[in-house]
Amino acid sequence: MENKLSFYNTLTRKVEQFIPNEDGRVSMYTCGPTVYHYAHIGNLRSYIVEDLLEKTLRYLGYHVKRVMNITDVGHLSSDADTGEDKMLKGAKREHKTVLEIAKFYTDAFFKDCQKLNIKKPDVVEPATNCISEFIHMIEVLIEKGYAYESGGNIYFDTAKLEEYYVFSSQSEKELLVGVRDDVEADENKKNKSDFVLWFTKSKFEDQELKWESPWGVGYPGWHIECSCISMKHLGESMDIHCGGVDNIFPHHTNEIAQSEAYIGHKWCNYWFHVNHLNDKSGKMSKSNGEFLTVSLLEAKGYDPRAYRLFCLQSHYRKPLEFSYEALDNIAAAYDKLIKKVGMLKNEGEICQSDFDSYKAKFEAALCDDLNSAMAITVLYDMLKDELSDCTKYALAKSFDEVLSLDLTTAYATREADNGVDEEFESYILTKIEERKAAKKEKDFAKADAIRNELLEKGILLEDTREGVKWRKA
RNA sequence: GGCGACUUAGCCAAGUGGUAAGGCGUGGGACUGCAACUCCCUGAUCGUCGGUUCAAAUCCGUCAGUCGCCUCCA
Repeated sequence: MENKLSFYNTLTRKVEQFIPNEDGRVSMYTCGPTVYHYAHIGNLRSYIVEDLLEKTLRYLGYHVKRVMNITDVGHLSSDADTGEDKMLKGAKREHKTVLEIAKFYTDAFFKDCQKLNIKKPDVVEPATNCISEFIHMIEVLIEKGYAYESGGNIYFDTAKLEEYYVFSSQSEKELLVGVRDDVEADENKKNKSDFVLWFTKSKFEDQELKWESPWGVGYPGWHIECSCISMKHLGESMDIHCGGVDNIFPHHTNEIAQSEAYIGHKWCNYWFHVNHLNDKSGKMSKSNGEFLTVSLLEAKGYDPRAYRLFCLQSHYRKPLEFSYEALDNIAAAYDKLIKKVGMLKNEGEICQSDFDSYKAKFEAALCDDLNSAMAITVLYDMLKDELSDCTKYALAKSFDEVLSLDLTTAYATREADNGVDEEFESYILTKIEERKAAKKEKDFAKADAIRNELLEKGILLEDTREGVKWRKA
């Protein structure tokens, strides 16, 4: 098939035409969440954009197989032996077991994804499911001379590689690892850039999850899981590996090191990275500033899909700054947009040439390094154009396969779900009738009084062209 | 200290050599008993200073500001 899509490949530092290994088929891997806490909306920006990439590929006609891991073990807050395990930290915080924590936050993650219309990947695999695969890969790495034992742990020997810093233009001499003050050196490492494949000696003895291994009872390092899980489901070559920009180093760098050392050839051709969501003070994180979750946005009255639109109207490679002012902006835009689409009458015959022409424009925007902002402009242009309602409706529905904003259904769903009980609803309807009568009598004082009375009870009346409508204020 | 990114109207944001998309908001208008909704109209010469070019937001350099990475992070 025709390969029209181009996007930025971190490996070559260029926007490149995407050509999969196998014509028409795409294997795609996403670094999933570490399930020790709720995801914040910054984490979710990556998953929204990766969802956009996956859906764009499908829209263009590719068959996509997408795999995501769930990190439920081995993710330390530092790669040295001193860091605390994130999962354990979460378990202590909530007085639960690590497995309970993992299950709870995995479920929470996918609930958030669902609210943001992020499709669940075809394969979702927790790290703890694949311990035997990890052990096998480490054994092979030791056998091939890429890994060594030191101080009870197994390390990857980065000095054995011709090129380790594959994503960086800096020379290795320039890149002084560990220059940051808060990084503690691990004395067991031969080289500063070496990383742990398997822990048996840990400074925290109460690690809950441990497994037998040829090197003693212990647990895997963080990086090994993505290499193993991707190969388990996608084989020894894959097309696209995704993640947030912060994964470029060390996580993805280490994945490439161990994977290509293991298989002995090029592993993944395209590396797709999403930039961060920031707030005024910088990168959003769980420990810095307000902990913004999907549920928090909902509690404040925002539709999660408005946040999706917020992400889509910016470019994935640009930092995006979050503010409530910006979110208010986009929430208003989203409400107007779904109303506009929701009012279209889906009747009559679609004009195929109009349909094809706008669909081509929409695809062209996405194929140009996933320019979703431009794709949304195509949507607005299309809605403003002199097309038949049903053609517009069909186009909106088609675009929504990628945008996933529930364009054609959200308005009707909101109208139907007014969130009040039957008794209150019949009361409202009675009042509306009373007001209608008052208006007919030109008794506007009474009509306004009724409207105000309902407003005090949290109900807003509007005289639209389609008749009187009411909603929660 | 090293490396990198970004800087476009009140806000978000597209645009990668030919004289600034789109959205939200604002203001004005139509409609409406009023309000809301809806519709129409409405705004910037692109951080600074230089350079290249017939032509630059777009290329090069400079300065400034913001942010990121350099073994926790999506």
